[in-house]
Amino acid sequence: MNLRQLAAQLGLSQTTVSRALNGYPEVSEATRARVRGAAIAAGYMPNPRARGLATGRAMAIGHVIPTSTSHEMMNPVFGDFIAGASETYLAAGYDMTLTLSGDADEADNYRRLKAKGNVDGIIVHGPRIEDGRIPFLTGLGMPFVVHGRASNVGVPYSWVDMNNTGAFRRATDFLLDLGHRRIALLNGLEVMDFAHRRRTGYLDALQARGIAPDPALMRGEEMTEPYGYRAARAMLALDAPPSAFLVSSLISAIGVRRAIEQSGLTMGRDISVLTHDDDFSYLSNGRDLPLFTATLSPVREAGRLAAEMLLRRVADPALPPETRLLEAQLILGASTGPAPS
Amino acid sequence: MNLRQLAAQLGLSQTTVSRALNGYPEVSEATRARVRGAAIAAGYMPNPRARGLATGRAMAIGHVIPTSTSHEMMNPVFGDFIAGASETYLAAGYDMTLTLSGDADEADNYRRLKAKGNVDGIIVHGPRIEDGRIPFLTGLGMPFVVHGRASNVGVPYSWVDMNNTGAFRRATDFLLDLGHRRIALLNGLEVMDFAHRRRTGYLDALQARGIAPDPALMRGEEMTEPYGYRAARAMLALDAPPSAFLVSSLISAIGVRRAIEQSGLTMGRDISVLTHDDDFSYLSNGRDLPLFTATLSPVREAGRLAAEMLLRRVADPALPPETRLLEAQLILGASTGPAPS
DNA sequence: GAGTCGCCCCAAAGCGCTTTGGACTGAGTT
DNA sequence: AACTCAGTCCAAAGCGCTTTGGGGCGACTC
Repeated sequence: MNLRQLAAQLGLSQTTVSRALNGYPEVSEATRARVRGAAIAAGYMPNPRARGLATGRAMAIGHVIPTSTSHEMMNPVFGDFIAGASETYLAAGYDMTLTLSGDADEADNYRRLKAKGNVDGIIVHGPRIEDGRIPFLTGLGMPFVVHGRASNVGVPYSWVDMNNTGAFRRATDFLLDLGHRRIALLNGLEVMDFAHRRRTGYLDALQARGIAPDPALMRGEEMTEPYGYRAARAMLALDAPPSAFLVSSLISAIGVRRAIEQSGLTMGRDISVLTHDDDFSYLSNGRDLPLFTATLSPVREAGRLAAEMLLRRVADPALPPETRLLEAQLILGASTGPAPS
Repeated sequence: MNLRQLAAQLGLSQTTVSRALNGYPEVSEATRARVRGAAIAAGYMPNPRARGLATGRAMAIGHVIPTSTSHEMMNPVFGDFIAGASETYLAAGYDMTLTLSGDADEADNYRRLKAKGNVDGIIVHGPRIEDGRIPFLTGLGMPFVVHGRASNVGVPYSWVDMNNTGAFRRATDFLLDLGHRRIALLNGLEVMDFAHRRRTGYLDALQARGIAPDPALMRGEEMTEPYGYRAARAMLALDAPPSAFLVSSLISAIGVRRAIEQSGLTMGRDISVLTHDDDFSYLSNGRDLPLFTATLSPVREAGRLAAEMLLRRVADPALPPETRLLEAQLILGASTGPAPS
């Protein structure tokens, strides 16, 4: 069933039917009602390709996910982020298309997306420090919003991010207040901007108390469970082991915990662990009784906000860049305690 | 840059340029080379909407993900599955679109997808027992492949699944061979077909040894970490606690482990744990030294296979349904041992 | 009663591509 | 010399929609 058939069936022109359906004022409410009725009765849906051709709009948003920065890893943040974004798209009648990109052809991917023209805007995932994609996309002239930020990018751009520096400064302060002096940082890959910022927050807090950071206590890798395990295991075996771990992901924190317990120590008593928690739907830290003390920042919410922001920019590309900084909450759990003396 | 401009620039007709680019034999190889050269020089990409309008094909595959069967949970399997599928799509020039559906409007979602016509085929995620979507989609006449299966569906259909029944029968047998008699099953939601099959495998194995299943040792919920924790905790507090846990997901198994250790027991010695492992990229069970004994079935591989199968069906919708059953490997880890006497 | 103005509606021109149905060569056949 | 035929190319229709630029008509003004 297409427009022409529907129009014929109603004894109206295609123009009128189209206008009735799209809410134009040139059509009487009576006709509009009649048209609407017939449309749903016939199960009519306008063909989005034809509509897109005519309007120049695709009614779709593209998400480009680097298949992680180094390996074959699928970023676990991604699932919940798009779950949030998708609510927004659904309400606005937008579709969502996915492109996984294996790093190499990054810029090319975006160029192709633009040339094909089947998305109206792009969400950029996993920004790195000085991420070249951002000036590139600005030059491309396609609306985009970054989930996260990139440092040292000359141009202004739109982003939704959490306050990584602030959260990790506060988390480190919290551990320092508990008397910890040797605090390990198990960060994400530090080419990733969020990891870079977290490290900055951590270093700031140490410096403010005059504590020199120990390179042996700082790592930055992809935030898997095994990474947390191995790193913690190695650090606990040092001559001067840390008394606390600051971890960038709940997933890695689970590995840290495994290492701690395997060493015959008790988390929260012998060794403290404070982790960032992206609030994945399947990996709750416990609502009533959180296992880990954590900096909490729901990634799903970030997805919703980023999608809304992008849709605004698609509607009016001339809008000045918009930014949104989310503050993480510091949630008290059972994994932290005073430094043992 | 569009076809017309490119044709004008080359002094050829649109027809010829189109045919040259699409590999039709009616054009000389010399012209074809010239056209190709000009196209890439100009950065020309055919507009997929226009092409879709003309051909009736969308060159896109739709993935419909029920936002879990009950809650707001995003299925963690999904990320790695599409990472696998996306390789296939990329190579074939297909795009991937995502629709998260909140259960309620399931059928409607598919109908809309069909009516809009911007996908050529659909991957169905998270099939439930007697899933109504399957006969519905068969009726719709849109190619689809199910990731998983649905029991008691009258019609034949295409699927890629792992042998859930076999894997859990074997896993249960393995635990029985170690002398365990009270084996708990922490399953996924049992309206989900995969969970139903796993339970069948578990019950089969028990029955074969004449052991009556104990309802107090069987649960089926969404496979989060807290679920594993709470369920294990409750069961360990029973008068007759289990000596082994059979768990449907590594994520929940992590929770089980937490409960075991919190009870002052040692996993692998006092209590055995055997889990299914979907081989998420961020949650490795350890390659060299697996923590958990597990039935392993890479979900990424399943994604690739399902996508390939779907693309075949899109190319030739008359193809008889195709199915692919993957066997899980049983990986020995440190989490299992003989039943304590 | 002529002119003006809203209100409804329509015909037709695109949007950028593919594909049908030829047309025009020059070489090979008879 | 007329005919066929493969090899190249083209004009134009059509995919299903939106949107421009009117057109008709009753209700107001003056």
